[in-house]
Amino acid sequence: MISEVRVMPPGKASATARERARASLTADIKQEARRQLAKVGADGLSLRAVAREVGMVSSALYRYFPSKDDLLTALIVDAYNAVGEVAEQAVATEATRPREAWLAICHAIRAWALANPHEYALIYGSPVPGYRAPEATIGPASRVPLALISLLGGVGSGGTGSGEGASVGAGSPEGARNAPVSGALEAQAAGLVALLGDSVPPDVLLRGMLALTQLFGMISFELFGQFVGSFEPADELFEYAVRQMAWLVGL
Amino acid sequence: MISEVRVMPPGKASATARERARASLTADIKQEARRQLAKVGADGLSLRAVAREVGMVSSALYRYFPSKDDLLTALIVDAYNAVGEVAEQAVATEATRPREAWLAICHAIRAWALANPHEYALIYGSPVPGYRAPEATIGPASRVPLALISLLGGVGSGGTGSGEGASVGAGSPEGARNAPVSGALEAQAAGLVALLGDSVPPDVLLRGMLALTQLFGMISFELFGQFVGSFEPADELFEYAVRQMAWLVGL
DNA sequence: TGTACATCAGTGAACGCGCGTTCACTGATGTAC
DNA sequence: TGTACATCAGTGAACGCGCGTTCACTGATGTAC
Repeated sequence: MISEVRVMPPGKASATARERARASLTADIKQEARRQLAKVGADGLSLRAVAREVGMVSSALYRYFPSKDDLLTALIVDAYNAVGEVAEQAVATEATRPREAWLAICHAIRAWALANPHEYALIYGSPVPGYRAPEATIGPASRVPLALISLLGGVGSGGTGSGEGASVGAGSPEGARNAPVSGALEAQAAGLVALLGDSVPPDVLLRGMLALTQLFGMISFELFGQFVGSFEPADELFEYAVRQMAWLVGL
Repeated sequence: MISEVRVMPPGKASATARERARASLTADIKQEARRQLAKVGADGLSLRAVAREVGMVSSALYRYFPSKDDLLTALIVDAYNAVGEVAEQAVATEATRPREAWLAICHAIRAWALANPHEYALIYGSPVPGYRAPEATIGPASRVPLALISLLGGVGSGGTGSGEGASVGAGSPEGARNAPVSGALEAQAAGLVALLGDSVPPDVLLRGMLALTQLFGMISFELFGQFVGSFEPADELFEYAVRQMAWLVGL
């Protein structure tokens, strides 16, 4: 049952038996909750059932999570961190080649989604009604977008496609392949760019958002059954989309 | 309370009072169910609460829908038909100008989604766990994709962008802006094209799918809260994306 | 046009169920001196 | 090293609740002759 070993906080000498037991039971509870998530979905999740499966009485769960919503929040944070880590690792393994990093990040995220469909649905599907995500989720939630943006640092402004078979270089400022950017959008993008430490130009950021929404649109369609009867399996379509996006984004 | 007047089937002389009452109550039930959907989401939907609100005893609902799943199915079918109709109308109003039709369809679908977020979530969000969509939904579900494909009829194969500021015409078969299409994908696409009566070339269909998933990816991100703190409001980003896609698709 | 019978809509009680959360409690683990 | 007290984990019973579905029933609407 025990699946996640507690890592000692570096400052402290050693954890008490109580602390170790608590950490491992907390992990057990979350793991069981994830298992149930996969069976009955986010709002079918039942504290009593989790407690039952974990081998304790339902009221005991309240020593670990003050309410059902808190357990849900923990699962959401974990899920964001899980995809986030997968994405960051994909970027790290191809640190010097942005185009390969982009392909890697896409496939890594898709693979994670296919392996953990209910966790994916939990964070990228319809929000659980009546549940409002607390602040604590926004950090973990931004790991994927940040990983993506990190690989756009070297992309030039104004043009598209330098990869595979591209015949026209980074181009004209009001380039043929760039949709017009309204003043308001420019301002939004500029504000975000400033927040990000000016690591990418605004128009690159915009195309990055396009790629991001395309990526998740594709994965959601596949996972949520919109391709049934058409592009199923979706592996090849995904590969195609990812490459098309790589080009659009300027990789 | 009564909101939907029964339309006579053209063949029959007249409906009995019973038939009229049944039709209008069925509509009332669905409407109330939709209202609840908006409040508590798809799986919080309760037959008893619907019955209560509609002014009947819970068991009476079973004269109209044999089970909760059947009511859900009816709502799903209605939702698909609602977006489908919106999409078809958008295309119809711009029948002769494919590019404008594309812009219209995108804005129409987004407007519908923003106006009916829970119905959108019902059909494009995470599937309701334990619920398996029956055959009856696939017809209505394909109205949007078909509407989209219908406006790609005039798009040439092989190239991109002829709209707004495009400087390079439909181009080279292994064109610069086309990601490679694998054999398997080509076959999938060709199969679908045949099903569709050869109204579009396979590569146009593929780029259409890209546009479709991009469109819904964008709307889902907006509706499901992924833009909180970045591109909110998302109107301008959406406009930008839609234009970028128009170009990519060759409009 | 009127009557006898069949169909259907809606009632109300009941079935068996699981849920989230609270509370007073016992017993084990940790801490201070 | 040993004892006294404080902290925490887990128990079990109870609270009040709403759910989907079935069933035998009454009364209204429709149909055939």
